[in-house]
Amino acid sequence: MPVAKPESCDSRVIAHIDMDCFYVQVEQRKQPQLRGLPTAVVQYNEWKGGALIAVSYEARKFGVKRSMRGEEAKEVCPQIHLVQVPVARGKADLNGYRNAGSEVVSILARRGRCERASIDEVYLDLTDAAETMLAEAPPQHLEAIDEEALKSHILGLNNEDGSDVKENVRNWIHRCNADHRDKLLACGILIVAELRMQVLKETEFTCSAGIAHNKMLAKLASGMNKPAQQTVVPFSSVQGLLNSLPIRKMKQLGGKLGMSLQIDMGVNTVGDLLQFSEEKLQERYGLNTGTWLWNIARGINGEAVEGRLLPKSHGSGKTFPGPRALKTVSAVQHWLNQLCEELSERLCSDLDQNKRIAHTLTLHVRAYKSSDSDSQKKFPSKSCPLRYGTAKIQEDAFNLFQAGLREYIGLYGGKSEGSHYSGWGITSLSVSASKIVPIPSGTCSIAKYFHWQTSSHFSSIQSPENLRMDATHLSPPGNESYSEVNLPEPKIDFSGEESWIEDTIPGLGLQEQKINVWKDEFQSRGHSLAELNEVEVAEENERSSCSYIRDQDERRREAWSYNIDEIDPSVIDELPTEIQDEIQAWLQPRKRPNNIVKRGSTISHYFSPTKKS
DNA sequence: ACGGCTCAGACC
DNA sequence: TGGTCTGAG
Repeated sequence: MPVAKPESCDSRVIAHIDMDCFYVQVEQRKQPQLRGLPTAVVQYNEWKGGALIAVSYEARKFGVKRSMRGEEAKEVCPQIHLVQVPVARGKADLNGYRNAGSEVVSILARRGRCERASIDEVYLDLTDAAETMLAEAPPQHLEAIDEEALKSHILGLNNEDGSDVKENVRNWIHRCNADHRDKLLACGILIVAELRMQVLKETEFTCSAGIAHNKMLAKLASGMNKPAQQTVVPFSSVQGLLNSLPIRKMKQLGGKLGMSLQIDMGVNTVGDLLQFSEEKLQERYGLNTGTWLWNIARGINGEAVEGRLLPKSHGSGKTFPGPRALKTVSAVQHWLNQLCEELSERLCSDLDQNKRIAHTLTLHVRAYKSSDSDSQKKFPSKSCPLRYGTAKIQEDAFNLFQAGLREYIGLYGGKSEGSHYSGWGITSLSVSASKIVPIPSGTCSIAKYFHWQTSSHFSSIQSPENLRMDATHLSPPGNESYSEVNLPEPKIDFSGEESWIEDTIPGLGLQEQKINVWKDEFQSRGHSLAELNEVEVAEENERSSCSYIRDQDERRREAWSYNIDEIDPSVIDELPTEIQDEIQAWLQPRKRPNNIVKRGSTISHYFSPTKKS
């Protein structure tokens, strides 16, 4: 739900930069022969030609649209070039696009506060740059205005018949009788034009931009003239723009809220909102949203541009629609392992490149239960402290899954069905890492950071009883050990930076106490805690997370050495052939299912929290 | 129960 | 808090 924020400054200059069909541009840079041709990026080519996720403007002229199938696109535009999104570990790999987005951000951040809004969009606060320009080199005194700036669209600037459009723009920029706010926007035009040219020069990507006094209007404007153009919203044209703007075009109003405004309140355009008092809107939609709506009807939007160049979370997910739904814990575990591998890799890059550490691991699952009435019951999301290292992330994610599954199955586990699967299917899995904080470089935030470390470094302890093929075998609620996933972590109270770490702390595991002793030792030798954290993380990282080759081997061994032995072969025979094949592949070169002998004693070794490597 | 895969933010 | 929901591209 949107929330109202007071306007911080009477007249800001905000730009919204939107890359044009970004994924297509990234692919065209890789394959320059595709430039200028109708092109689309598709994922999962095997079914009906895959789904389009980005479409070039040349292809759009033929009526090709996003969310079309590759085959449909070929029908309306036979000459279209379809490029597949890269696949890694059986899923779409968007890293190339993420990295390309970062290239752009690093250029755009040069002139002012920059907020990465998505993989291909950023907001810029150019107020300072514009004020500076106005003071030192105001546009009025510039005889030559850049050609790119002259191509800007200025909302509300009426082009009289026969008049030269560029000349009108030049005049608008040069106007010296304009009020301060428009003069600032004029500076914004020049700055953004320059930035866009810089992006093109350094990355070969084109983008479109909106320039206005707040984020909402800038965002609105950037989409009005694409591709490779920029649009300005002078203060005087705001109300005219909003009055006729369909309510759903407004950011945040494209969903249920916008629909409710339309259906319940008869609001069809943003201007229609003006007839309602702030109180009325608050009464219907709550204080925050009500005020927010009242403001946007008037073109007021105080949201600040956050100075943030990096994402706040990383996620890796995959859907398993319809018949492809996962029906065994083993299949789930296989895919969780893939997703966690990707996540771990990205966390590693983030650590290397940005010196940041994530502290929370979350698992999201979508599932259906065919059995009974509560089939629409949601599979609960679960989270736990994030431990670095691919194998650890995989282990923790799997534990989260089991905890969720037990809740999901609830009391209707259908115990009578024996080893048969009990009627659930997983249609979507995703793991994400959040609470990402920079490794402190100075001493100021050590205490806080250290608190994080101690509460996240060691977490769930698993027992072998949890690792079963079938959910019907899950132990009954109450005495199962994976509830420990959600147990509160022991925390150390730091009263300040000089806080001392005790040698022995009640409630801490042996391992944690050992570490704390080690930390003391380290500190007593004159090192700062910040240094220690870096060392610790670096070591952990080097050992298990970033050495992919060795790690992979190790992980396979680990992941499968405990529960293959527990698979009932009769269960495998009843699975869909696709999954059977998968399992057969995993089992090799281990035993064939027929030869499986019950033998579960090595499990505790693999899940011991003291396990190293 | 095909629109996949990500992200952010608000609410309680 | 953690978990759910909404909304965006």
